[in-house]
Amino acid sequence: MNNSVPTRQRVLQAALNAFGTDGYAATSLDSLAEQLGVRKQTILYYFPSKQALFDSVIDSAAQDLVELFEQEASRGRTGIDQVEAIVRRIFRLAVSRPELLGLVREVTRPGSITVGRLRAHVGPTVDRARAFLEREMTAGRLRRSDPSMLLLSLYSTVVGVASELEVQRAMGIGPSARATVGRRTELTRFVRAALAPTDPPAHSP
Amino acid sequence: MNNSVPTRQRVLQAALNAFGTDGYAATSLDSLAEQLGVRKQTILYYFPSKQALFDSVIDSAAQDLVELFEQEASRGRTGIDQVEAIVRRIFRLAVSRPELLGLVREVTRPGSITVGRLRAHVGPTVDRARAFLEREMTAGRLRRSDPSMLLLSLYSTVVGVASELEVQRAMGIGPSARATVGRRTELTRFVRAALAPTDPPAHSP
DNA sequence: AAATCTCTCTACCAAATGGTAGAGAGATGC
DNA sequence: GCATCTCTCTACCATTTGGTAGAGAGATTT
Repeated sequence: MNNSVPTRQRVLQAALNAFGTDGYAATSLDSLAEQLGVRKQTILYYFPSKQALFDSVIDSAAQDLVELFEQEASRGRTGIDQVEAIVRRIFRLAVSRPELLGLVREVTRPGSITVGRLRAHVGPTVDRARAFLEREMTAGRLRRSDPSMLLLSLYSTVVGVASELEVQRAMGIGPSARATVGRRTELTRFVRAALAPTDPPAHSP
Repeated sequence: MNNSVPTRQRVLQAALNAFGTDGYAATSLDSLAEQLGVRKQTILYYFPSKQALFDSVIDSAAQDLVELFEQEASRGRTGIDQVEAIVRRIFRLAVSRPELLGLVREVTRPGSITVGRLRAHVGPTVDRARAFLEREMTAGRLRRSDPSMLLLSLYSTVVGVASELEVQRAMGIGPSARATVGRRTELTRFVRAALAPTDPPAHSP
């Protein structure tokens, strides 16, 4: 009966899925347990309360996100190329693990009491991203603007386009793989246009 | 004891607020009733069930959104000016009625069963927006690209920047009025850059 | 005056929810 | 052999939830 994956991890995984898809309030420990083929008390053995489970899910998800981001950011790319690489990475993420972005969306809901926890994890990475934008602007490789605001615009655009499946349907964009690629291509163009320095100073075909 | 505003409307208003802020699952009829200084059964008198109330809230909100959009779109503006006017309008909305955008966010959550209802309302308006983009591209007033995808990018960017308060805090952007204006200014620049047709209409370097 | 309609209330209820208490079973250490 | 530790279970419980049934009060109609 013992699965190779430890129960604790399976609980975390299932909880991430449920919280990220349906939200905290709409997820019950019972449904989670049933889905895992286990009793609710087994969950409560590993996590003392639903809130504690949620916190752990946030910790785990934030760790994944930061890791992924830092990895993609530590290859010495510059300017729009670096931005585009991250856009690509987020798209892959939105396809392979949509719950992750869903969880971010859930946690960042206005009035959330758990944002602080996420912020504590991703704060340094956000700072790093902002510093990057600033540096690249100074170097003339990105259009000059307020780095914080630009970061916000980028975040909204990329995460939205990557994960707003229902909005996409409303706009007549199917969920097919081809459409996904198209979305990414179009978004890349959108971002490039928004970021390109007005004064094309150097290399360009 | 009779307020000048009819109870039914007060319920709708409070429900929009609660659903848009805390979400459907996290909102209980009891809390809603308490907030209104009324018993839960009074709510159930006007709306036969919680789901029915939610549906009505969606209808009402969608109507407001469409009205607002159509109004802003029927002034014969063209190109980026028209887009910018709408961006401004959405920003005003995010300040004056943040629950409205919150509700959209709630309804468009992946796995939502109520998206269809919203889509039925806003569908024609979306079509109209897409047609506008297409027309303006053909006229050379907007950079050519896929209208659906562009619409999605615009939606994500504008709604995100306008309403992602917690993300903004994480990125070091305060909630002050000055910051709001700054956000809008920066966003306008971002959108303009992304939409502007490449300067030489015929040949590129 | 009687009847009807509109609106809000009290009184309940069955189901679901998060959580407590503690038993049982297998493995591990002494 | 015995005690301890780890893990999952059964048995409950108090509270909250959406919802039903129907009474009461004021206004309107007949």
